[in-house]
Amino acid sequence: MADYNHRETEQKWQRFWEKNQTYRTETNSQLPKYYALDMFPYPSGAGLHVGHPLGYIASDIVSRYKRLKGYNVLHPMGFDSFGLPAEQYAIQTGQHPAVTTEANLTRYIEQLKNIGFSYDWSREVRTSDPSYYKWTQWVFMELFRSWYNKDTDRAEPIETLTYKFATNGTTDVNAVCDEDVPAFTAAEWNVMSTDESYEITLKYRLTFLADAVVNWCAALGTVLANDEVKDGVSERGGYPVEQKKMRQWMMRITAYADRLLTGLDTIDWSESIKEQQRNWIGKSVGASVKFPLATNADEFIEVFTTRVDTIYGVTFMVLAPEHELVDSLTTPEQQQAVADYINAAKLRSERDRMADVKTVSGVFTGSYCLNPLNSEPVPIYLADYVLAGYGTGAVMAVPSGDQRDWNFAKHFDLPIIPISTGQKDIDKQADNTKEGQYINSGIINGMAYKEATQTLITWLEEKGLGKGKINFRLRDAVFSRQRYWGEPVPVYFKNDATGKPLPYLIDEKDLPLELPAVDKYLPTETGEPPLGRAEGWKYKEKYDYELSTMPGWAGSSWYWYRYMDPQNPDVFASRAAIDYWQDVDLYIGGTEHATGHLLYSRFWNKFLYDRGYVPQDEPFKKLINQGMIQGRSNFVYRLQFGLEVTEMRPGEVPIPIEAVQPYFVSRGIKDFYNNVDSPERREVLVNNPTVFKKITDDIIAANPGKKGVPFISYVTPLHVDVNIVENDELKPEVFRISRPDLTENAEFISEPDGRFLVGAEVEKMSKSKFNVVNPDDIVEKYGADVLRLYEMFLGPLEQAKPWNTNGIDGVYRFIRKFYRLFYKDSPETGNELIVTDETPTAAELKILHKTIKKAQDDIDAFSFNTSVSSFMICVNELATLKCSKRAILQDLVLLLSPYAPHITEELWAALGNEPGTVSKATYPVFNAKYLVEDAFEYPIQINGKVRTTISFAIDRAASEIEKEVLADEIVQKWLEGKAPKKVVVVPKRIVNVVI
RNA sequence: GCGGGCGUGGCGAAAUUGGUAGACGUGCCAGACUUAGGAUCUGGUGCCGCAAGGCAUGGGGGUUCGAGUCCCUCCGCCCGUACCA
Repeated sequence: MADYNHRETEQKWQRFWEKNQTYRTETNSQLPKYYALDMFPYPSGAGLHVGHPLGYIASDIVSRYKRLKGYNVLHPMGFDSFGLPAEQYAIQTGQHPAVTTEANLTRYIEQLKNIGFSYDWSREVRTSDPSYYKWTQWVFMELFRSWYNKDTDRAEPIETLTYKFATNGTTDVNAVCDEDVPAFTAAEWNVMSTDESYEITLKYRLTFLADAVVNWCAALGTVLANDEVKDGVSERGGYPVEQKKMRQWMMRITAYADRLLTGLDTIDWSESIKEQQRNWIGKSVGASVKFPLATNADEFIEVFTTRVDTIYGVTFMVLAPEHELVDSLTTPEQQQAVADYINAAKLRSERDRMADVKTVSGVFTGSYCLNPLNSEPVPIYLADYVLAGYGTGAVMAVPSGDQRDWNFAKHFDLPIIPISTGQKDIDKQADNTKEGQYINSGIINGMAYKEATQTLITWLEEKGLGKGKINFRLRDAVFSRQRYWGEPVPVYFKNDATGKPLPYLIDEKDLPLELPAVDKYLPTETGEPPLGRAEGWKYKEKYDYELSTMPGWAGSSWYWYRYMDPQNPDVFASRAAIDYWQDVDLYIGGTEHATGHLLYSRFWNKFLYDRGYVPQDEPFKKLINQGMIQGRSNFVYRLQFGLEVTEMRPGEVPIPIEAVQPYFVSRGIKDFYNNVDSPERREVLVNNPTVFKKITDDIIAANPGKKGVPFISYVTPLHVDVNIVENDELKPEVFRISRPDLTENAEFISEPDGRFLVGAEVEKMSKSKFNVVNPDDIVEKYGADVLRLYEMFLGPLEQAKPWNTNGIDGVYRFIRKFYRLFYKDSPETGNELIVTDETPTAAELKILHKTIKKAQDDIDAFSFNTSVSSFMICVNELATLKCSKRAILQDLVLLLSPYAPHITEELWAALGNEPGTVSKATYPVFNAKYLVEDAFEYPIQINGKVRTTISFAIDRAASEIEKEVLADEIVQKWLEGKAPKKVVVVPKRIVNVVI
């Protein structure tokens, strides 16, 4: 029979959509807007695998659904096309990254188009396109031209700052700025030279140059942001990363720390991502306290603590080895010990340090400071458990209240002072309780936690020895990368009167500052970034250009606005477009961007909002994280051989030997071979003439001069390409063709039934594991509609799940079954349309409306897997009723069209609608009357008390009296535990039951 | 350690507010048709039992007429994060 031909149909409609620009979206529309966005991909050389489209399919279904529901939907796609891999490839091959990227892009687009997404491709953006990164550079400039006013709690143009300086000096400036800003009067400001005043503003701007301790990755030749470093090595490539002080462009994301935190409460994101961002921002409320030095009470060590209430329990002080006071605090006697410790700490890599958190290490400096509360001397130690980068790099140690301090105190035999009646067993471990009253605690003795904390902070503030303080873990973002393939930073340097170079923005008319050609993609001989090789930049003859480029996250931190107005040459997006599209209603992407892209995007968005460029404070209203689709790797088991010496002593190891040819063994029997100690196995191996005689003979022949009994010592699993395995069965002939290197002369030992089985394991999908499944192959074999339905059917969208094709035939069958509701095979004409114009029965309408309800509810709840199930049920039931009525099928086509756009477009046209318009139709309206004719809810009283209600439906045909009787029967059955399940309800009367 | 999530048949998984647990799909068993196929269709399929019936949502306890769902507790798995003072 002539089945549905997915290849022909899908290609036909994809061409149609492209030619007719079916999914082109207009901005000037009276319809309500809906913006469904996918995290745009980096076009890697490997192409898409079946995991990538998962989220894209979900957002495409929502987009198509919303269109049918009457929304004007913006559903674009683009590419984050700057990035390290293309540059690494350029270094190796000399090929320009733009060329590599272009080739990858072509393949990505082709693969995406194969799946039938309803993207408006005319809105495609690429971050590496000069017409795009012109605006990335512009945002950088705007940040440079802004400062953060803490009083108004927003970013403002730098002119409002200089106005304040000119009128009142620094007195009423409350800004997020560098630590070392000088105080001055308006009069002083007004007589400063241009250079002098400009230099002061540099300390306030939201992008600024700073000597920062950065993550320097020598192998990549660049610095990395905190979120690009994982476990002490670079996220890309896994190269070692060291801490190094360098002059870098930075962004004051810390100015937004609080708003980034509170904004999380206003958006519909998964709790886990929000929590990750909260931890990353790491707000802690506490106090900073100054401990005067014992030798010089005018100098202090400042600490940050969240538990100022424990201050009377301080018995020592710990500084980070990098702390600036270390040299001056170290006494001559301790000089050597301290130097040794610092050296040892430097040698320990970040990794080692994290690996052994248990070991206590530290060294005494020989100096003391004084507890500001009771003037007790406090010995000062160094230890690398204190981090230079957090707080002040110094902690007040309270061994009775903090486990690390406790461990340290035990190790160095320091006193442990109990400070609260709430503390238990502090000779065994620290107790950080906030319960109880304070003891041994001077001015707070007898108080409880809250009062004590307040009392202490007030006291410290009065004495100028401390204050309440909020500390964040979030650091300012390093914005320079010493790489080629990124946006050039639009800055040049000009010396001031003293010969000091000051950064200036290039003229905005010169944007985009295009990436210049270079002869090599490596640093210059003098160690400058690759851009140092460029010739002929406009300002270059007079001044120095900034040679670093922007980090990968720059281009992706505002891209959703460019889709709104992608070709605009004058602004990043027109006011009209932004006012219409506002923000992203649905954003779908992976969790890996939790503390990178998703945080930086919120930061830039808030900045653009402050400066009045965008109307919403948060860019992504709802975020869904699709789960990763893992690969399911297959393994063949190769026998490994040993030679057991004839008289082997206990404990002696068999000598490994090579067989003349590889032997592969099927999964079901591999354990038999793998069990080295099994005497039966050895028996078989040595004596079984049919299979193993040949092996042993071969081995003996291949190992002349070695005496002993050859045996199979174990089996080694080897990855085998999943694409040549079907249902865990491997055809040896196919394997031979695919991997001649492994299988030359190989023997295969199959199951007793003759099949050769392979093992399987779930792993991340990757080329090296031979478990990559290309969506193109699935599309070719089953069709894009089946791929889309199947990926949705696989399980809940947000859950990680392995790819397996076990169920794909079921979906394939469903598509054909659906098709057969419309067509029957006719020997003369091929397929003959069998749709009739008969009036549907109540039963048929019930099936349809049940499905409409379910499909709507499921899309609204993003549970696409169950809605696919409901389509299957619907088609099965209609097939059983042999229902091919237009009134039913037309609506079913619409319900299915978001999921399976190709076949539904085909059938939509076959039903006599204008070809290519299924996406412009109106979604069927659900009507509950077809589901339940009459519904009742009966509150039940048991022993006189209302316990619950029972709900059920009764056929409309029943009379009022019949309903009463039926209700009684149902209640009776319910009491017997046999009540029918179901449904909906209106309170009507109370049934009294006495038990 | 801390934070987030999860635990249901051979497998992927369903189960609105607590209301016949296992929908749907796979797999397996039986049958029909057959141009013999990995097509199509029908029936069966949580476990024990011939059956009646009993037992079942990681283990234990609780609330309730009723618990996969709510509460307590223990066990296990996944993800994120980590000396953050």
